Amino acid sequence: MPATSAAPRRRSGIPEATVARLPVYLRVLTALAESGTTTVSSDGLAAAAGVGSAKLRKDLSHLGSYGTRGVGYDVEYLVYQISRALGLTQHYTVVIVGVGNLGHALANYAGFATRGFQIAALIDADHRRVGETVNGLDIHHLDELETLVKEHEVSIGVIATPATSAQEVCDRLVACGVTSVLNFAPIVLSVPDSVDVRKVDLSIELQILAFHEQRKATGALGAAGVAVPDEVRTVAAAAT
Amino acid sequence: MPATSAAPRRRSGIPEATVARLPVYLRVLTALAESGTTTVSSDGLAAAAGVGSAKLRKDLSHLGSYGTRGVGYDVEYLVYQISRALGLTQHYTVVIVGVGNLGHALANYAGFATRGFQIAALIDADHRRVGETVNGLDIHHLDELETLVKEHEVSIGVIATPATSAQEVCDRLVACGVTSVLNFAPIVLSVPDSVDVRKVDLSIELQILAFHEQRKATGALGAAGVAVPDEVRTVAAAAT
DNA sequence: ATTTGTGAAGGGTTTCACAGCG
DNA sequence: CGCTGTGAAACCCTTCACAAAT
Repeated sequence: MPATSAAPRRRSGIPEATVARLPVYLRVLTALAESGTTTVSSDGLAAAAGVGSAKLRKDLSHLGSYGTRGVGYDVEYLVYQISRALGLTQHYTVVIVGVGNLGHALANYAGFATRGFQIAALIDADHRRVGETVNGLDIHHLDELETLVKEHEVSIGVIATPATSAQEVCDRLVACGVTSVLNFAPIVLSVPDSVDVRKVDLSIELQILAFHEQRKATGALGAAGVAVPDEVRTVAAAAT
Repeated sequence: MPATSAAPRRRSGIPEATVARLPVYLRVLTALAESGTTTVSSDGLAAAAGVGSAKLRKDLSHLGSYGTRGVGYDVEYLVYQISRALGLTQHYTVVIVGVGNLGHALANYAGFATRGFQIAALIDADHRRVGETVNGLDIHHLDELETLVKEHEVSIGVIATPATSAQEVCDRLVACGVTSVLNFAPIVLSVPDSVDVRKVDLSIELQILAFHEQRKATGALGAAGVAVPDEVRTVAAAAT
């Protein structure tokens, strides 16, 4: 439907919410491809991805018209188109800073390599760990951070340090040109607007779950005063 | 120091987006309290939490009117109110299934205990790990999952297994009454509507960052013509 | 007959800007 | 005067429902 008769004009106007779901579709599609499926309908793909089919179609429509009416989507072709939309046709170099348990888990995670993310280096502040090898990767000392980032043209920094060092590490990453940061430390990082930060925060997720647990619990005990978070405890206690 | 004389009548209509931010405010407020700050304005708190002050005020307004005009918020009181809204005044029991590197990291994470989340058990499928201790917690075998969940009245299950076992573990958790699941395995879990699932997915986060990296790159370098997706190249070439 | 792609409607979230209160 | 709390406007996202395509 572009006004121009020529190319589809896919200017990057993909909504954030859609971008966040594309990796899920990609994963499901990859699994389908491996199981030998060549074609999938929006209903089928949506079910496997855990979203509604209308939403899925809307999402895909932002990339272009890659389905066939009456048939569905070609799995392999969709994989390619989503990969391209996400920028996965290029590859990205990553450093992981902080090689504790979490850092180890990340270094061993296969999902890095399988989507064009290459771990350039593991970095830790503890001299005793320097020289160790995790998953075939050498651990370097924090002093070398700047050198390593520039040498390998790192574009994504993963912070898996304790909260106390996270901001400093982040500052150093940003100072030597890293423009995307994935933060596992439980702290709000401050960065210039030009830098993207995403956070993964166990504690926050648990607290969100707690909120919903609470709602279920208060709703569940049925008969009288339903779902009042405040003084329900009094009522509940009295009822016991 | 309740402001109003009567009960504020907080109907549980807190928007999801707000719920997701409350834990961040809580963390910042806790840090402020520890540093001796007793009062904070919406501007100050918003800056520390990395959001706009209007958004912060809207968020807090959903809990009630706990600020003082012309002054700001009492740090300690706000901590309490947010904790209560999130349901953190009760405490929750958690099992962690899968004690690999990630499971170890989770078991060692201090953030569990500090907000009323108690780890009831670590569970692994590998008999060789059973009997080991991590952070003072015994590792039990997967066979005991149902027993442990019921015995400790577990309400939140954390899945840190490989993707291949995640759905099965999830089914078993749900079957014995767990109603909230935090999933670290790179797979879409299917559960009944009554169960809440939140996922933490490294690979997805990286891909979202990749998308934005790509956008920055294509915008930034004009002439060099490196790594430009598709027909943008035509435009770039024409512009040169 | 089946399934996509999409206007239009509906809901939710953010931002604005200011009234209201301390 | 300063800062909160909030209607109203703007924006974004989801859902609906159907025309268009094969």
